[in-house]
Amino acid sequence: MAYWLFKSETTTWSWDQQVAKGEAGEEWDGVRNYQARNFMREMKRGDQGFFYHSQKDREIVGLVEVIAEAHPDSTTDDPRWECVDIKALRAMPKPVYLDQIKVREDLSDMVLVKNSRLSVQPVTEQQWRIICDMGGL
DNA sequence: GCCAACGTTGGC
DNA sequence: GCCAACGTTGGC
Repeated sequence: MAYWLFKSETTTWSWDQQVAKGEAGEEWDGVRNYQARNFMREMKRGDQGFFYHSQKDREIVGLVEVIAEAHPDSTTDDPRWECVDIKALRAMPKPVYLDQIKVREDLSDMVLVKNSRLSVQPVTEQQWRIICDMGGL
């Protein structure tokens, strides 16, 4: 199983909105970046990911699961863009802030730190474990 | 609100 | 196919 990180601005799509979708989940649509799209194409059903709030909050707030693999993005007719569906699994008992991540030597290779603009990104199993631990899981 | 970093677009 | 110009993202 692979691990990922999904980034969203609270005002566009928040964790609360994701949770409200329940088991049905929701498309991770609106991505218009090739790198991010390519990562979504690699995702398999059952993969897990972090849900990160960018801009104002800058924190990992919860865990999500991929429930549908890449398919056309319903918000555009442009066949280039695809997306996956994800559902909320659980909230982090303690949110993990970007500040906490940035000071850690063992997380300095995270894409979140090195390429902050990429909205969908891979997370290594080691990074996943460390952050789950920091979040009280 | 600013600006650095990055990605995309389009003229040549 | 290069690269300047431009737009967007997101941390600060």
